[in-house]
Amino acid sequence: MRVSREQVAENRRQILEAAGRLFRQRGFEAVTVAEVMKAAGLTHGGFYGYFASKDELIATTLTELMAAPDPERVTLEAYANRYLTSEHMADCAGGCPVAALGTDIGRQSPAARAAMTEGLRRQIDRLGEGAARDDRRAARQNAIGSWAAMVGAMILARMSDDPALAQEVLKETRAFIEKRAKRTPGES
Amino acid sequence: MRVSREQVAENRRQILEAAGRLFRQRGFEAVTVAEVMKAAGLTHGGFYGYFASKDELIATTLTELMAAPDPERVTLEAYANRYLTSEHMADCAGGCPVAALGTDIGRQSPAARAAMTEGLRRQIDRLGEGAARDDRRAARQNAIGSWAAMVGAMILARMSDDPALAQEVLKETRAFIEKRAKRTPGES
DNA sequence: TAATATACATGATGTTGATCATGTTTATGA
DNA sequence: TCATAAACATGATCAACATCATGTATATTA
Repeated sequence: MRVSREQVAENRRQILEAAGRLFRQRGFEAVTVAEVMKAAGLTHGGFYGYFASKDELIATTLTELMAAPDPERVTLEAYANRYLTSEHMADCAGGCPVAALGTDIGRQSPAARAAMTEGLRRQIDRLGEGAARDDRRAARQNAIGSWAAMVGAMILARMSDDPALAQEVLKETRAFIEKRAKRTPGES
Repeated sequence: MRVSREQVAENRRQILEAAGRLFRQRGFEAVTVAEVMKAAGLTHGGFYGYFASKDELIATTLTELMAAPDPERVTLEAYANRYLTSEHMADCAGGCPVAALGTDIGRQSPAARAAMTEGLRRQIDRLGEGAARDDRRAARQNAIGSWAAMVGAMILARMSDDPALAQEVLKETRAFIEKRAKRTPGES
């Protein structure tokens, strides 16, 4: 039951997409290789034709997830306002990989960590881009602090079993970042 | 081979401490009941005399970890400066439970989430305490935003396989928070 | 001190899940 | 068109683990 070249590429895409969603939803350990394959419309047997191990699947999935670049150049505040929403909070499977899996990354393979580190670098650069040429340093600091706040806020909000508290965290962190970004220039 | 009443209490303490360290170090799923018991100086068999299940151990451990209150009243900046350090970054097993396990909490039992939510509430209150009576709202916002930034920064730093980048994240987030806190009064 | 119940060690059990082995079908290249 | 090898389905294997069952020694208490 061989399959066409394009079908293979498509299958690989499906596997990685399914893995991306399942891992973000339920975590690396809780998701089964067989489950991923089923979600991709295949059976477990074929898996090792695509990846050497579950670890390799994890690393490849993370690389894929972190690669997707937002091409549009947005301001920090605009980005934060899209990030810190109820929709994003509800959509763990389709949302930010760091907010979904962050605390597990340190326990994964070197390849997985490398993918995330690369993504972190890119994200800091991107978020710092909007700034004037003369305060690059402040812009980078804003990018880092704001990105940390976004990630932390989403994790805290998702942790909470009280929706009101979760909303408060998102909203106040939004305001925190916005205020902060306005006063970028000239700080010690 | 019965054991004295105090020994039982001591054993329970040891189990919870071992669990707290192991979970933070390696995550909930990767840690084995037998491992926890061994680290507590016992064998796996006795476990179910203390807890009904691994899930119950997780919930109880988190409750315990989140209960520990810093009695000292510190400023936000002081707290952040203790939190965002290389030492804390290296000491995952003994450090902040949110930074170690945050993204896994949403996948745990209701009891576990409740414990974390309670801890989050307490933490926000504590960090907001230092403020003057007249800008409670701003103080609370600062507490939330800063706490989110701390948690996020620690997670990002631990994620990175590049020590320099990790240090930068810690340092810049420290500065980001400090800046913010200095100019609290009179905001929209 | 004797009787009892308890805490724990040792040793199952049953399931789950990663990974491998094999056979069948069919795209591909000659 | 044919031979070949790739993809994948089905069906092992093998180990890890949560949880349970049982026996034993000893703290407790009457």
